[in-house]
Amino acid sequence: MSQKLCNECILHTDSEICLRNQGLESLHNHCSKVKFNPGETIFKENAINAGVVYLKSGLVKIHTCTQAKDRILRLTKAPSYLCLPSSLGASVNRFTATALEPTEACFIELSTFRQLIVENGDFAYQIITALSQREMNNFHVSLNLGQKQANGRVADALLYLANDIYENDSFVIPFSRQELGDWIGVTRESISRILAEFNATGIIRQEGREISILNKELLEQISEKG
DNA sequence: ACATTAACGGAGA
DNA sequence: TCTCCGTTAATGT
Repeated sequence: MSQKLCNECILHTDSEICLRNQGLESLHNHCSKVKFNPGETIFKENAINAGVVYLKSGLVKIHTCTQAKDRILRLTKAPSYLCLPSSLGASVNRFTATALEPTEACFIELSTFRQLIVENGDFAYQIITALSQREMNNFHVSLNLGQKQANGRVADALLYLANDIYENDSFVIPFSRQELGDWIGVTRESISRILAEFNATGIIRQEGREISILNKELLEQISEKG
């Protein structure tokens, strides 16, 4: 991996920042790229932090496996930093990250990342902006789970996958019904029932894990009304 | 309105 | 074979 590639992708940057990082040892000496297949764990909760992880490509779930029940907190799509609050805020991972699709991840030494933040205000600003957006997204998720009924949550999840993850109204759900339930707090039986209901009323077309949203307006209404 | 439980067939290891 | 997955139906809160 060349330094130019790192600067373009990890720093999201322009030549200005590159110039300011002349003093920094080339980034690729502090960075390694790893490929993961679906189902492979990128980092595990209760393990010592391996540093900061940047997602170059792919899709990952952040989840926690304590007390026998899996709980999915969020999906993270590349390009993005993977669960920074867990990496920066604690010496031990508080969550597990598992690839859902073929994924490339770059591991960056924490000291290197810290140096980039300290020396590049605009890079730091980008990070803060990204964290702020996630915070707002968390509010939405909280509202979704707190005051919506199951069909509203399922509708929300489908809209999220279509709008934010795949940017297409037809997509393949990247995990099982069980995991979908773990994500939005609904049992897998209810997921089955609700998807079958949506399918029967013509809101979606469902075939296994393949989903096509046919009536987006109605789906949005269901999501709003809960 | 949902969860829970049970039961079934199918897929995959 | 055993285990996970998706689905349906009956029953309980």
